[in-house]
Amino acid sequence: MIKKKNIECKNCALKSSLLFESLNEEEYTMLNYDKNCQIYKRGDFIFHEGNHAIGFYCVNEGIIKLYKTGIEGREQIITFAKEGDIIGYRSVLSKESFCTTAKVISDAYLCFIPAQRLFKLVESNANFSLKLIQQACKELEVANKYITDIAQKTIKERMAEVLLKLHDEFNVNTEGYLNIPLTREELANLVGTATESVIRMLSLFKSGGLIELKGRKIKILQADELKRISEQL
Amino acid sequence: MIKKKNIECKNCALKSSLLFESLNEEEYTMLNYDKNCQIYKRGDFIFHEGNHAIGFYCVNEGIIKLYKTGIEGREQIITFAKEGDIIGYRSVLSKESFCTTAKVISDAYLCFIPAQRLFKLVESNANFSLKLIQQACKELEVANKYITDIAQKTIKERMAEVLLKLHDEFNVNTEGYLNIPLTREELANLVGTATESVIRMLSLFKSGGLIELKGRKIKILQADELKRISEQL
DNA sequence: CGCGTCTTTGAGGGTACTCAATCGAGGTGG
DNA sequence: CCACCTCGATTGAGTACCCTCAAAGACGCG
Repeated sequence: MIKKKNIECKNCALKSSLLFESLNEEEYTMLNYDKNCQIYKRGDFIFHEGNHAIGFYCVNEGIIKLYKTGIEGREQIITFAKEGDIIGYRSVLSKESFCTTAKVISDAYLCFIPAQRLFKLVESNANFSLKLIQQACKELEVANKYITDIAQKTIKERMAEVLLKLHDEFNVNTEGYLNIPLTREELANLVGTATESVIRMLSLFKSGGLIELKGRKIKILQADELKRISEQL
Repeated sequence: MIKKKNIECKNCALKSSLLFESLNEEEYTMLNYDKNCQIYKRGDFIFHEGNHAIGFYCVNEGIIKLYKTGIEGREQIITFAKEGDIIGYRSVLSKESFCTTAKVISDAYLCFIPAQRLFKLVESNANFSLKLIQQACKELEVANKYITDIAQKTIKERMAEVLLKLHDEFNVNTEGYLNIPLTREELANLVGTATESVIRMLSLFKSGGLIELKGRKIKILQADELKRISEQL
């Protein structure tokens, strides 16, 4: 984990997707003073489930996966975090240990902000609090949708949905491939199935002309058809 | 829905599980002034998924189920709310429509509080904001656990887990039966399976001496064994 | 007592999992 | 440069789990 010169929060292009935009001059200064930014490589851990949360992280660059470890060490990916997202804040605020593990998928640059600073911001800035609550509520809504999907949909439907979700969230590169490199196993841990099932579904979609595969790279060819499948029509 | 004389929030024994305890005299007065309390009967709806959220509810008495409606109208129960819980606040804060439907399981008494009041409290009382964020974060943690369970555990394991969870949350009456009346279908919608599968699991547990059944009433006889099953040991 | 609703049981089948073997790509060392 | 190794991806076979459908039984209510 290499350390890198901190970017001024005030000048950060992201401002964490507008979460921090309501901060005043002094709050920016303090946030900037307390933080600690680092470069992480694919495979690096940001934090581990069960560990004590002494602060949270703001993602400036890269992709992080957040997962829970279930039975026999099987990972269940809960969500991804990318530039502008903050992670670990929940565990800080609820004063409990991290309930997920955060691991780097694409090389990343993250700023660590100690717990105390977060509490102070909540205390001093009502607008910030509101944004934070709204963030948590949004995540909760997504989680509830996820629960319903996993409980009610087939693997095929969920696979189609996941591909579309990845497209929405990470878009495609110049060649048209999804901008997130996932192993088949990671896809399986996201959909909530076995690796082999993911492979079978992908090759089914491929043979149907819905997607194109090139190693780990996935190109969506017929989004409308995937959508139809994901909604079991 | 019968209207009932409002209880003074300040004198409410619950104070919503300490969420409102940080309010000052004036805030209590305003909260009290704005609210509107009603009695609801089993089967009544509190709010519907998709409807616009103009306020939230504080449960004074009774049990509410919160569910999402999935494919072909199948319900997925997300959680229950009981005395001291607040419901619908997420949709109010994220300014979106309700993402679940709330329906009464056991006759209830709820106080409705308009959205504006909630926003004002968040704005004026940092301590209240923090409590609210913590509440959302707790719920998020539970939801993430739920996702992992549904994705990785078998019906049998989840069934055992649900029974223990219900015991934790609602305890038992004087006869030792779980204090929540659920139909087999509701149990299925909670576990995320078919009604018939729930029945088979219950009768399996019964024949193994783990539980006792009397209509809808369930008595847990061997919690330790259920725990072992739920953890796939 | 009759009706409707909920519950229970059985049979059959499909989905998706596990296990095992093969294939392929990337990296390493001789 | 190529053999080798390892890890991930793929494919196939067999099977377990759990769903669906159908029918009968139990319970509560008017």
